[in-house]
Amino acid sequence: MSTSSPEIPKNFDPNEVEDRLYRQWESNGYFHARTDTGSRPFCIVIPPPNVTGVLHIGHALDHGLQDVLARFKRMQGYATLWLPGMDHAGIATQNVVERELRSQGLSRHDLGREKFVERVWEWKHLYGNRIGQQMRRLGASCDWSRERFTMDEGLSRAVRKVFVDLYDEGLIYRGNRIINWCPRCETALSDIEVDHSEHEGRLDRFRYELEDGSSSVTVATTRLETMLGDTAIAVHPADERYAAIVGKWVVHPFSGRRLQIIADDAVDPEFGTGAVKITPAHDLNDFEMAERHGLEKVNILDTKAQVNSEGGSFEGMDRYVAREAIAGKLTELGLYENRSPHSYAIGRCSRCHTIVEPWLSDQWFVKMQPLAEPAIAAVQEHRTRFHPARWTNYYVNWLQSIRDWCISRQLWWGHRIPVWYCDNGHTFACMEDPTACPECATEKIVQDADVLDTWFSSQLWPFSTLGWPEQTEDLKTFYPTSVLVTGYEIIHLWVARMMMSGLRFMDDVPFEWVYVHGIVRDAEGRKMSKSIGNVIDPLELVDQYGADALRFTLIEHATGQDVFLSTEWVSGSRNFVNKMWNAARFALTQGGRAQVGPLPPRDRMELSDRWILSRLARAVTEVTERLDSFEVSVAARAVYEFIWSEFCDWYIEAVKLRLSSDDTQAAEDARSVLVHVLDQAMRLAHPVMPFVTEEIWRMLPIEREEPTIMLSAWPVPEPEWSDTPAEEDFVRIQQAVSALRSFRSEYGIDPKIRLRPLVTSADSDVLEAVSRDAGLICRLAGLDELRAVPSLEGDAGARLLTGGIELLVPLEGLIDLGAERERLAKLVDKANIEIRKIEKKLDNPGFIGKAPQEVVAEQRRRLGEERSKVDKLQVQLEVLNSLPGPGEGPA
RNA sequence: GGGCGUAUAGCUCAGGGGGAGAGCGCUUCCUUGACACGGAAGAGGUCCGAGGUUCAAAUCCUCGUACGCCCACCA
Repeated sequence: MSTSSPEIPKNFDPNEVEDRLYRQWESNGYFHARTDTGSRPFCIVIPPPNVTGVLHIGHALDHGLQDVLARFKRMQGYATLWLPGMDHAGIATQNVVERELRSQGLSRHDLGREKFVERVWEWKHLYGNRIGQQMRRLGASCDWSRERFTMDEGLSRAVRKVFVDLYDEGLIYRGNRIINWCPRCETALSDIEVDHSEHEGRLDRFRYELEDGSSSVTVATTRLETMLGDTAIAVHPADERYAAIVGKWVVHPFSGRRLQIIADDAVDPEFGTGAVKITPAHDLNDFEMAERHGLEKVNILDTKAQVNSEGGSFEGMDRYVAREAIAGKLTELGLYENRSPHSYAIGRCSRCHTIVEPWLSDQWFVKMQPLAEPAIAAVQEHRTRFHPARWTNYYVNWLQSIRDWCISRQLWWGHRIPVWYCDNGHTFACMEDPTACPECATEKIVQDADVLDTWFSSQLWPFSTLGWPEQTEDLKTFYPTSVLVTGYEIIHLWVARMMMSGLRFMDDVPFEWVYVHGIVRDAEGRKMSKSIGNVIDPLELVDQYGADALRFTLIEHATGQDVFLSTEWVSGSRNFVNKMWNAARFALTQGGRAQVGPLPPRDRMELSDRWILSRLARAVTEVTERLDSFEVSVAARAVYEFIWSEFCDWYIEAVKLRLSSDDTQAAEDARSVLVHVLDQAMRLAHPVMPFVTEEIWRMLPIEREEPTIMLSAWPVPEPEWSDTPAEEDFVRIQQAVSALRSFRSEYGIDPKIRLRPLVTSADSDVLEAVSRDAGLICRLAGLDELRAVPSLEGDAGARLLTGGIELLVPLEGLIDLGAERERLAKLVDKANIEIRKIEKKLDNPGFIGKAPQEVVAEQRRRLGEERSKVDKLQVQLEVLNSLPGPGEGPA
């Protein structure tokens, strides 16, 4: 047997291993999902990252979780598909390419629509696959042969069909309404593309004079410039202050327009002056009021939020320049009254953070309520379930208060709206590009210039990626998908919409489960952002610690709460990876490379073998159950506990003795158990740490049914592995060893001094078991010998009590008697506290009567144990007290 | 204005109706043949507060406090 094996390095080197293994996995087609095996399907579609994006730490968590589930189910024999892909990300991508153009002094208008879109495609082909390459570095087991992009031909067909169907049904309509307008991107935005934040602004007050000159009315506004588009003044119907002037008219000081004073319940008499200026083209409330009262809607801003010709002398000014100019002009006219600080929420474009303007324009909308109702019902009927369940309410509440969705965008990059207008005023939507109007046959037709909101295509992702509207094998096999894994921030943006479209077009929910995870933040709990400069690059962590270490760290902390990532954790995980590596190195260098046979029969097994197999059975059950219920962090910890605290700390130490035994059968049996457990442990750890487990697994001297651990069978415990008596016996050994080590440490006894304690137990079976494994205790606790005796006579030794056994360590002048007395007295105190606690419980008749019998029995057992501990300790104290003082200790 | 989450060891966090846990940090010891990215032994918690349910509450319920997050068209 070789004593060292130079070809296995002491430290695991992830950089050497990861790339090599991943390429093998990919080129051997291990990620490829088959539809012809008859196995049960398991499918996850990736939340498609933006094509402009680079992998950030949030992706690492999201993808890590998906990969854990995919690898787990694949090993369990499911036909597993993890489908990757990317989103064309309309505004974001267009912005990136426009920025690039600008650096060359060009705008998209210089190129024209067609050339610009070509340019974006070029960009996509050049840079669009960065995330795919980065995902490979993390070990993502995606089926790259099925990679999809929302602008692919097939997915575009799906988008078109959905639009046309909804249009024909009347669920898509065109309307002149208030939408959120980004003056920088020059496009409409949906409500959820607007981020709201508190803004320290001001409230301006000014006066409108009544037409008849009799009096005036003062209004308050945070957006003074909108007064250019005022078409009425509103007050509350019950407001006494204004009752006399309701129905009268004021005159606009700049345009001369007449504005009527109207009464409407929507006015809050408590706010400002109780009189509101009404600007229907620039405020949603005002718009609705205008609809009720038939008011004129005057749009005063252009697409860049500059004042248009409706603004008279203010034309051409930016909205904020106009605000000050108007304040000045009103002051000149003596109409301006005052201003006060006022904080309120403003909306910003979620892409470029420009303040959005509520703006009246012609846009396309989807009527949401008829789609939302089935989506609510599906979740209430548990056809789709959320984990954790609390997100159910969030989802339902959002859908219940949903408003129509503005889907048109004034962009060039995206799915063009498949609607045409003819010269004779007809409008139609169709699947194939038309050459003439279907109603009047004129060939003078023009397509709508706008494109669709990016989310219009992403909402179809669970079925468009599987081939819909074609009835493909993939679609039949994998829809509905099994789990959608995502952060909670896009439940409303994306999950709800997929539910609605899936139910409408596939007549079934898109996924059985929605597994919602938290956001990765920095160690202080702040969101990572480029402006704070606290962004952690996952690939730097991979370079430094390895992909397995990063994955383990993120999975271990994926408890449903946000993850406050500290890089120190990653180095801890790296240590764990290395620990596994060295456990394997031990098995191979100390055990040899010859193939092991099957597990030895139980009667040839030692206690430690039966113990580790029993613990393995528990670990397998625990990890499997936890993964099945999405408690991935608990599963990861269970793997960690088993491998480090049980297999490495105890089993490897226990087996060393036998591995080098002269008894070749015993040595071979030990090696067999060692390698088998290692094999199973690697499989358990593989979903979380794919690289190191594969590398180790391939080195193991075992018979393999598959060339890769990826496709090896997920562990299922053999019934005979479970062995409670072995666990109980082994716990006693652990306790004895710990007690002896603790004793030695407490007294600072040199590790080189070999102790020779005596051991006994009131239970003869226990004593027999202990003496059978005395050799193991000696090795682990550094003893010369451990002699089993029927009872411990009152010797001048230190008495250690653990579980069911008693140890007596002869003092032999090693320790201070006074110190030993103190130690024992402390133990007595501690035991007495426990005794009182347990007695109190047992004295309670309610406890005896109502608590389960096992619980009562357990308390009685513990009481007995503590009492006998006190008895024995007191006997020992008396012995010590009867001895001569320090310096006169026994020879 | 609504809704949600979290309060457990110095720090970061798991767990969870019946003996308080991990990692990191700290103290002491150990270069013992897998591993110093390691081993051993320790110190360190009225499990936020107050009520309630229960034989039993750190755990379940209610209220409160603190912090955090999300949603929202108050001019």
